[in-house]
Amino acid sequence: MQLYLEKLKEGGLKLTPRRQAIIEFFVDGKSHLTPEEVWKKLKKRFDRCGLPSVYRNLESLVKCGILTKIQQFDRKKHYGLCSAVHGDYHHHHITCIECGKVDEIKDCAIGDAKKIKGYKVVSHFIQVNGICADCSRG
Amino acid sequence: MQLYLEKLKEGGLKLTPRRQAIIEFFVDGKSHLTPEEVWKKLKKRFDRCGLPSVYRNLESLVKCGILTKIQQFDRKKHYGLCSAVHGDYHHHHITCIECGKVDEIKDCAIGDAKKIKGYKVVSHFIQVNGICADCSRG
DNA sequence: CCTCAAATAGAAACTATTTCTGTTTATTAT
DNA sequence: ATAATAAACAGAAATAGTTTCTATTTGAGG
Repeated sequence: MQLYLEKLKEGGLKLTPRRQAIIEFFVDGKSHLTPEEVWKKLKKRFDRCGLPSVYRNLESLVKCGILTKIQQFDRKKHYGLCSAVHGDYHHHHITCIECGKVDEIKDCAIGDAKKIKGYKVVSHFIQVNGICADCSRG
Repeated sequence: MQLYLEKLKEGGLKLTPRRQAIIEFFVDGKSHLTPEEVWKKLKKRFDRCGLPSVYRNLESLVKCGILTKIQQFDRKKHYGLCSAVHGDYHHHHITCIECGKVDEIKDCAIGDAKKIKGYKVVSHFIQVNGICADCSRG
């Protein structure tokens, strides 16, 4: 947790109670959350809190490297704790479709390929969906 | 073109003028399009045409294997002609961020991996964005 | 403690998508 | 050909997720 708060400061972001709470949700839950889910949790702790702040905060936390965006096939945004917070290495994510847990995948076929099929590769995105060991047992 | 019309029939879908037109847009343009872009093109040919039909048709065309969804990082849906229309083999897509052209990638690191990191792999998605040879030259 | 930029709430706007209802149209079987 | 019928359709309206705006509050540095 302390690590994340330092990351916040490094990114020039203030340490507000709401931001701390949001980070805690991700640290404790070890899962990915949508802005609305974050908002619901936040409302339990704070009498007054607005959804727009949640959106802004999630984006800020992505920018300073604490969270990562997870692309799903619905219209909602998804965010997860970036487990690569200790170093900025290349990785992707595997998400449990049952419980929402997010893990990282270090092996990447695209890696630092500069060219594929004549294309100059600019960016790439890999998302794996599965069922984690815990949920499989259940 | 004929190939696609057969695919439509195979999928149990009617051969309507609007569907033919939509397929043509993709075949001729060789690029990915959003529902709204398709709608704009459609309106030039048909006096009356509704956006909801466009959405429905694009989804139908995905289901019968003519189009494929392309995940971008905006809120819009993107569709592209599935170049694997001749066979239903496993592949992903590379998209030119300049002109929107879509090519397929046959090599896939995830492939038919059953397990990754203890997760039972259910599905995966790879999207590569780049600049194609034509656009690089320009 | 004072200042001030950053963060915030709440309302309202916006945008992409979906749902609904009644009408039209392409296919299939006569 | 033509009638029957299930699918496709238009257009209006609703919805959902996100963003913008404005005025107020708050945290961090002096």
